[in-house]
Amino acid sequence: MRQFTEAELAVDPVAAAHLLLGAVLESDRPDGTVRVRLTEVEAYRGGDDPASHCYRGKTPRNEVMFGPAGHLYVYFVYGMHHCANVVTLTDGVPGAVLLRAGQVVDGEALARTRRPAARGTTDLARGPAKLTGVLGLDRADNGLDLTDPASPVRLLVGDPVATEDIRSGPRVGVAAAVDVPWRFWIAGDKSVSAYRLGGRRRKQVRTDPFPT
DNA sequence: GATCAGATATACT
DNA sequence: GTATATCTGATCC
Repeated sequence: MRQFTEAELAVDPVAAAHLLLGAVLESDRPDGTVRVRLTEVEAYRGGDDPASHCYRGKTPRNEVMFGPAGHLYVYFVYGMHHCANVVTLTDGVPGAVLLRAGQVVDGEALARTRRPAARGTTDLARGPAKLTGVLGLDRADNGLDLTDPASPVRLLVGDPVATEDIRSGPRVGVAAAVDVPWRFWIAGDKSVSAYRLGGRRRKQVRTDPFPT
């Protein structure tokens, strides 16, 4: 299995999202190797995309998205989870593809020890933070070059997915740009995560402070 | 299936 | 200082 090249990924995030479906992400750690075949991704285009972390310009968190394609962008959300993206487009132009879900194709035993709460095999990486969980990724891995053979985390070209097997729809959990169908997944795959509406979660408001 | 609490880095005022 | 976040796991239908 060969690795992706920077040139292949230096394209629009929507095009890169198609390329990444069926691709394999491999992580080598001291405790072993886990490989995941990607089944669900989302495109984020910086600058003109209000849902992108880059919409309001460069910050210390998002700066790798402004760098060369093929690097890993990992960030921490909701006070307890990590999400991973593959940087696309050229140096200076921000863009990324969020890795939402996949199937563990190698190292399942190790993946299970990293995610003991997972119910079945398909649930191991069924969601963005679950995916980073089984691969053992955190912010220390932010900026890794996935196209470098020496990198502990690498992106491999998988068996191609037929265009007619790809479905698209609105992105999960984003409040902005709901009308843009930039979530892509492999039709019928069991590891595709459940759709949840974006937007602010309604805060629990107590309407009756003195219940009877 | 639906709903909810959880905990904190980050960016903005 | 404050609001928000590319979510998960537990729990209730």
